[in-house]
Amino acid sequence: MRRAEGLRDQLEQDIVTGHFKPGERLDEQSLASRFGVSRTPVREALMQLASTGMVELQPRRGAFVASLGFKEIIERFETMAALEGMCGALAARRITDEQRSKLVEAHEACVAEAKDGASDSYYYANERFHQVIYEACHNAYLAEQARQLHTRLKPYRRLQLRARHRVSNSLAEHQKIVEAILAGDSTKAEQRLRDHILIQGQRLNDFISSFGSAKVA
Amino acid sequence: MRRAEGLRDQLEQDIVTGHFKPGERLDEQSLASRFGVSRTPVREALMQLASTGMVELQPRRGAFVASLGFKEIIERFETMAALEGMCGALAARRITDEQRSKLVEAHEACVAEAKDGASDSYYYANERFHQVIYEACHNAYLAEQARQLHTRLKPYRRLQLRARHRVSNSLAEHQKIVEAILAGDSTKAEQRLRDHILIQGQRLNDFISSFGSAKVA
DNA sequence: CATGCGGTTTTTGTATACGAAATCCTTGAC
DNA sequence: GTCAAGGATTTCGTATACAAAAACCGCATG
Repeated sequence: MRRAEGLRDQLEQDIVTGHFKPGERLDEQSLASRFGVSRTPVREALMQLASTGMVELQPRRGAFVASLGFKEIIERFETMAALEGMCGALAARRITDEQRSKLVEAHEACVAEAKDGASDSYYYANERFHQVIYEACHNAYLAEQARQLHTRLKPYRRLQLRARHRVSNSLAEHQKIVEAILAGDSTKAEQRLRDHILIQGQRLNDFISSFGSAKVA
Repeated sequence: MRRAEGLRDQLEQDIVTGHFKPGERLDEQSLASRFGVSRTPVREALMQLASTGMVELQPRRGAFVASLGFKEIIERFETMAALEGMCGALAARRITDEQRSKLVEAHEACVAEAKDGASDSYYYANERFHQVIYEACHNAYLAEQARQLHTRLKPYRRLQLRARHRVSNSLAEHQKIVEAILAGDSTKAEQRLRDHILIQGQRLNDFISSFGSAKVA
């Protein structure tokens, strides 16, 4: 057997898609037989996922799909706001001509998807939009950190998109972000990108509160 | 044998203190016998260190002490500036009375150590100063991310402290940061803390340039 | 003298084995 | 009927074994 790397991605996918639910226990032996490998590579994959916060490892107890409480989710949105804000600030100063085109294209794709009303397809266009900004900041490490949090918060982002008028408001925010970056205004780009993320946390808060539960996705 | 957790910290210490030098290859078998354990816990420790960026794992090639080039170091300082800036902004709004006292104490300890002229002891006081701010931001996740980068950049921070007038300038920056946080001015706190970090990158740049080498510590 | 090739050796990645800790389940006492 | 104690069982953490890939080395060759 020669494939521990893929194991991690497979498990991550199963968690993000909800195949394994938050709080669920991940038995090493079960996963091993499920993937046709021994426990060793499974343990390695679990440890990697633990380092990204996807699973929680309790010593001598086992691995559990991390279920973030409301507080933990907000904390991550705040952290992401800091990272994305810096991405925006740097992107405004460093974006290349080619990336300018990509940014506009990605934004227009978001507008197009939003018209169709399907929040899922909007989500993917939105994801691409942020990826372009990550690239444009020309800081591979910062981009990677932002990307990781982005992935980790994926289930919660999708949730808040269903709040009333959230998509149209999100689009308006994107518009202002694009303008700031293209104008090379790093201060405005940072402020707007940061607020864009923090607002998502706020809307998620509203969304969760309206159902009276802190454990979601 | 029942101690894989400690292995990670021991290895980390050996890397930060320079016992294992950047670029050096870390043989699993050697480490195993060195610590009196088998390869399994060593591999787990190496993977954990890889997730924090302390070591680089090349598939089928082995583990190497990560040697950051100049570009990679600057990238991390920029990312850290984003995280610390957010820490400062949040701390200005959320710091408790007890933490206010701690902050002032930590700052005064820095002043005291700076008088003695020993940049090493100043470094530790400086470390504590930042730890207090991490706590005061009341965001455990953000604090942990900042702490990790802080540890990772430790060797480079120490280096730039030796630049001319760096310690006294650093102190002046701390003073302004404390004032902003105590005044509850999140905007100023963020700006000053961010600049404080970015300046470190700049000074490190100067320091490295004056020796004509991009690989340090 | 540099260089490419083949075999040997080292080292990683995975599988399996084993001891220890935690959980579960039975059983007995109150 | 409830609850606690003790052993059986499960599962984690580590050690060891083995297969495969890469590094190493000597030798021959241009």
